[in-house]
Amino acid sequence: MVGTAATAPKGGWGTMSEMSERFERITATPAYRLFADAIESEIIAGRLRPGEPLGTEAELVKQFGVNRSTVREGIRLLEQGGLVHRDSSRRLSVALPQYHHDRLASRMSRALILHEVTFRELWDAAMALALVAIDLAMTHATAEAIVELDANVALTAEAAGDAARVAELDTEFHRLIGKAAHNRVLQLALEPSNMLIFPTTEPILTTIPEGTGRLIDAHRQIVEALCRRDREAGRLWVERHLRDWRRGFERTGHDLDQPVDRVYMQSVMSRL
Amino acid sequence: MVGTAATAPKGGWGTMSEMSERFERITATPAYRLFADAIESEIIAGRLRPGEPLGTEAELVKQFGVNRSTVREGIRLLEQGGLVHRDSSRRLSVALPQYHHDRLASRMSRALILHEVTFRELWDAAMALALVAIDLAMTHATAEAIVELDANVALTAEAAGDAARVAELDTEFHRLIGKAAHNRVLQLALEPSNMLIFPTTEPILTTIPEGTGRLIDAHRQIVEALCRRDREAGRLWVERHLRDWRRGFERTGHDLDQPVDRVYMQSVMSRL
DNA sequence: ACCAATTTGTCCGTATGTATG
DNA sequence: TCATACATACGGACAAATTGG
Repeated sequence: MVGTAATAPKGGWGTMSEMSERFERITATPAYRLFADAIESEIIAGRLRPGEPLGTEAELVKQFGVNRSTVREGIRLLEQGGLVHRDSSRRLSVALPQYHHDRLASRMSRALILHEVTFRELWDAAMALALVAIDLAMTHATAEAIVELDANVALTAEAAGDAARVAELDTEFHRLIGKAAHNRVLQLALEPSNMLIFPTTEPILTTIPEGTGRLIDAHRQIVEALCRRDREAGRLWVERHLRDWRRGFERTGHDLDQPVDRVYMQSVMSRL
Repeated sequence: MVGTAATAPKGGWGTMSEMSERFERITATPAYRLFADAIESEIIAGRLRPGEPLGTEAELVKQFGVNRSTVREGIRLLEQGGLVHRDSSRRLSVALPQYHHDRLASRMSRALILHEVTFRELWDAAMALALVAIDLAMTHATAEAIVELDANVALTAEAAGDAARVAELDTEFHRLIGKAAHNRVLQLALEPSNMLIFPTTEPILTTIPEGTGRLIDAHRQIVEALCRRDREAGRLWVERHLRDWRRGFERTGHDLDQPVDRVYMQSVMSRL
């Protein structure tokens, strides 16, 4: 049961409606939130496991003793939080929140955009984080991870004429470096800078097509360094690659100290 | 207007109910989501600015031509996303999502917990990120930032007997280092590792009280290094500090390769 | 500090399209 | 194919809390 909901009378029951019987502490938090919190606790505690069905709305209504609308509002919270997910048939099931490809990375990026972070901040962080990533990848990269990176480089070489596709593969490349580091905390930390920086590669490469060759070369060198476990070469090429991006960004008439553009990024993010 | 919602008939209107007049493309996305997306777009595009009131539910019902329940479900999405916020009087207003102190950091941490990241992953990432942070702080720290850090160290010294308080201040210390780096992308990246690692300081210090002195000393040395812009000393003491945590963690009988504990972390996170 | 109007939280009943068996 | 179950959406209602005179 959610709070004192089960004993509530027909019409709305609010903060002070329980005083008659005892000094039950006031509610203050709405029922839909109590409901969502209850489900969330079950999930985090592991009593509800990812993939398990959550039951129908009608069942939840009965179990928690609240109205359908209340349940639905609570479900929206869980849904947006990534803890609950509707499969093909719109049935509810417990999901484990994916930080990539999913909403979480978008939320982080959006927060940064709304806070008007500058490209300089973004670049500083991206550089530092990319160096951390390549460093960890040097010690933890598996053969499969390197194969994935290789495949990405090959695809990029094929798509050399298509700036949009190259930019997309570039973003993916840096995500794969994070994956190769086999550290999910770092992966999560990388997402926002990757999501915000590398999509700008498209307009840059459209203006400066020569850049594509340098990009592909840098990616190739990074993968080779990873293959040889050559720390120094890895760091060197990552630095060079990101400096290239910065030079391209400035050469296309942008200012590093301008905030990340809302409208452009909106289109990038909605593409997901 | 949300999609074709305004022209919808009384009862539910679904995928195929528009065929009579024209081949308007099917909706597929529910109205509450269309509504939320519409508001979200307005906010990201900057046409709705943080702090602005969003209007009452009744007004939104009229403007979008949907039912109040639909509006309320959409509001839950925006609310959980941190884009909309109810002030003291429960009125809706546009908010800018705070990545610290707010839900976003919790969401990230929760995702990591549910993915059962190990303390080793956490520690590897925390170490690398802390070194990045101290490095950026060396170049960007202002006098105010150092004052804040100093105050934190002083408070920690006062609270030396209280393990819980020290752990809390320790978490805050590392947050302040991120703040001193003046890079919000990095701050965001630091949040999950800070939120998950440093609360474990409490049980460690409870078991090994002698650790408190080393912790305070390390913090003090880090601040002094920052004051002198001594990069090497800064890195050295950050490394030492984190190695101390690790040693304490292992000495209290924990295994670095165990996943971050769900139940303990749940209590830590709900404390916010 | 009281009262009236507004607004939110919650509940009820119903209709419709769709997925499942 | 058809029947049933379920999610989506609608309308209307009332209690409690907040606001403004």
